[in-house]
Amino acid sequence: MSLQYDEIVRGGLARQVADLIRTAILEGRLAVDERLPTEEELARRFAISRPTVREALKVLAAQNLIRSRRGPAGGTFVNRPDADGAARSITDTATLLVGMGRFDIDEIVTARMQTEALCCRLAAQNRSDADLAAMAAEIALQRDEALSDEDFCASDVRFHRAVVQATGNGPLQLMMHAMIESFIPITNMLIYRDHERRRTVAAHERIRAAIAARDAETAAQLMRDHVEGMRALLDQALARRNADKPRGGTP
Amino acid sequence: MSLQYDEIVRGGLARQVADLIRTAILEGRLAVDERLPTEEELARRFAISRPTVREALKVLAAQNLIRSRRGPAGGTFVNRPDADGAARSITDTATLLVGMGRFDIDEIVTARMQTEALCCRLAAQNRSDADLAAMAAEIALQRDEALSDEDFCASDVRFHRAVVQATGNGPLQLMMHAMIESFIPITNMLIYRDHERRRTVAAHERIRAAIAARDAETAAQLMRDHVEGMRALLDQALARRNADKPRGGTP
DNA sequence: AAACATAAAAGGTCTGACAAATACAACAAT
DNA sequence: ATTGTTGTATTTGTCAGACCTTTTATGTTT
Repeated sequence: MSLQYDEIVRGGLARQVADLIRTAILEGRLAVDERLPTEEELARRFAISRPTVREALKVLAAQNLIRSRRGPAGGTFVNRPDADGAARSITDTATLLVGMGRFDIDEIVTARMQTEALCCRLAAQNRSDADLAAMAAEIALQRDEALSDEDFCASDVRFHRAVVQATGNGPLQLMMHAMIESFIPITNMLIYRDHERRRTVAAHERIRAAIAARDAETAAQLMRDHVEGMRALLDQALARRNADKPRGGTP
Repeated sequence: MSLQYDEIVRGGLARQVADLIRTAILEGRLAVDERLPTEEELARRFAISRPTVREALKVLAAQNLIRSRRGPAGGTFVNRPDADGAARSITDTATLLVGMGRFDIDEIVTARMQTEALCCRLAAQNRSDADLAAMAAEIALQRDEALSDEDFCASDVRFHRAVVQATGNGPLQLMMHAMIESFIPITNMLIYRDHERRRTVAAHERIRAAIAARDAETAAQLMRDHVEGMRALLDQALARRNADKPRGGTP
């Protein structure tokens, strides 16, 4: 006859309260930028202590759902979910997985090759002049032979992001930025020699030209070839690394 | 002359400590499943109070970096980053953005259409017999006319997930699961009538057959058509909804 | 050997207080 | 009259110490 009122609550008080508030936010019962009651008031309403309220709020703050400020006009406010913050959060998660070696290099390269080719197709359809200019700017930068390896890699990332940006598709940008950024720690293992730099820049320029000409299939094929070339470089780099440290995992 | 020693530390003590521990985990200085000192011990080492330590740990727990257990053999442990947890985290973030109406329905449909077509191609190349069986199982379920709308939608999601699964590509699965799941609240607005259900199931079956036959291009084209059909249904549903509530946003 | 009771360890919570930041009002000086 | 200063109230941030709850190890009893 017991309706199992126990065991339907999972976790401690802090977690329960955090879940309650999170649900309220997600269901729109708490509007964006709305101010929550003070911590003391929350403690009284939930009949728990203030430290427990604070633990709950810290959890929500860690998930970018709320923010807190001190002072008379301070308090706790509901955050507006913004694409940038979400992208950062997703990128962090993906970077962690990649960094811990939960994915094969090979499948990452495949995923990037295919998805970026797709972005090329959409970019060829939807690119604006500003998008083309952004790509051209990075290409110009990459032609500077005095550029450090770090800066070259950074510019490479920005070029690929510019291609994604040119698709004009928000959800796609969200996912692709995470995919590209999470790959950085791995591409940073590469050392681009002059020869490879020239090849890379030439590939970028061909891709930009195809996108400018709205030639979707050529752009996609060029991107596939470009990333496939990176796979070869990565294999060499990994081979060198394994030669140095024969039994090295991915520490 | 002041070297600006202030203002280089952002946030309170709890945040600083959380950042320290997070960095230690991400850099591998704390191994997976390693046990951290007790909260009391941490408080002593950082020269802060236990409540503050707990706030820091709550933040890390919210990010799935650590877990805590009570008891003599309990304590705080470093979590192994798993794909499932990451997928859930990414899905939550994406769902929030979609739910708050930060994306157009149209661009979401486009993104899904293109990326799922891509998955179809890869699935046709890499699918195992188990993958095909999973798709067939959902199709069989969807043929049951007694299925509730809820269950039909759930099975629809599982079918699309099965296609993604068949690509065998981890990073792609991670991104696509988020894309598919975040779309659920929107597809749930649809009410499938018998006619539309039969069309949907027929499309699923054609896609499965093409993947089984390893016919990548046909499978991709079928998926594009299938999702494009959903766009039409969604437009109708949105039109109906706007007719009911002429000035309704996306609450 | 198995079942049960006991104690210790660790996270979870509570209470009450003080510290620090900040908006706003009142006031003083130019 | 405008500007700078000071005070004050409010709210989050931190602290200290205590007690509660859960979990496990240990030892006792049958």
